[in-house]
Amino acid sequence: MNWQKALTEQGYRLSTPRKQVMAYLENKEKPMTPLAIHQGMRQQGSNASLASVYRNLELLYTLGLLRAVYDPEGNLGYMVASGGHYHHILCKFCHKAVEFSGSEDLSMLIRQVEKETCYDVSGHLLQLYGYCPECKSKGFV
Amino acid sequence: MNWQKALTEQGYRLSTPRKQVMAYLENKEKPMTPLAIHQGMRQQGSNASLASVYRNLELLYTLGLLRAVYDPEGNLGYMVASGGHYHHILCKFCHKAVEFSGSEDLSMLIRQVEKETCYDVSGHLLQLYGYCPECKSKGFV
DNA sequence: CTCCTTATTGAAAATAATTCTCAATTGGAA
DNA sequence: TTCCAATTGAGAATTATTTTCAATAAGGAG
Repeated sequence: MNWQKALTEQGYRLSTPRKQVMAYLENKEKPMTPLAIHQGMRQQGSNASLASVYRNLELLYTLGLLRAVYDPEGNLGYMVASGGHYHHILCKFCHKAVEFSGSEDLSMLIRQVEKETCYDVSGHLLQLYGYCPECKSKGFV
Repeated sequence: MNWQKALTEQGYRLSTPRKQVMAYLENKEKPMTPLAIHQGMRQQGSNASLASVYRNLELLYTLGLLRAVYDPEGNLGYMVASGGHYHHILCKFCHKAVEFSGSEDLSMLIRQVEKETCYDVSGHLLQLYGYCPECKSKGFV
């Protein structure tokens, strides 16, 4: 319930569609596309417009309250930004995603690449794909 | 000129649009979107259709002759797959991209994440963003 | 070199995804 | 309450991608 504070403190209103988007994503464990979010909200009784869903996803993402996650097919979805971790590992079978730590280890790689390429590195996109414990134990993979 | 062999050996024809797509990408140092590729080819006298560009990008990517690269805004582009390296570092200013090695270092991170999350990791998406030597020396950044 | 088969193409329509417009609504400060 | 600006819904507009299908052309056989 911290995102409400973040929004109001920056002068944004707690409009109904805005709250519904966050509420909808809060108990999802897989990245959701704008369309899927809209449909899901509708099923829960919302009458928010698709345009409003897009608008709020953009805002919430810009404010760092949501994270963008690509599924194995390259489709962009959103998840709530829970921890300080920016990276996700995503199940190829059920698409369930969890954040992981370990940016420290990336920094070694980054320093090496900076030396190798003469670029200054200031950001990165990293996602891992694999199979989650549940799908493994159920024999799906 | 190795991609021609790869295509024919797998039973694909060396059609004019197909060759033009590869030729067009071969001397580009930034990832190009399908639309940009089509426009660029037109300027070089090609009359390939946009649909054909899409079709061939998909094929060439599937065969591993092209790599998919996301620019800092998340737009998908393509580059020729030059080495055995699958990752790119991309300049935020001029979008110039180069491949880098160092998957070895990722494997350490991957093992750690597997232990932490109980996922089996079987693939990953990694791109670095920053500023290239040229843009730095020209004072653009 | 010419013929034949079939992969591939161009053009246009169809579909899908995203953004924009604008009058109507509503959150929240006064 | 009242009021004003932020935000919305609805639908049009734009943009990106895929599909359809008759026409073309690549490349093997003769």
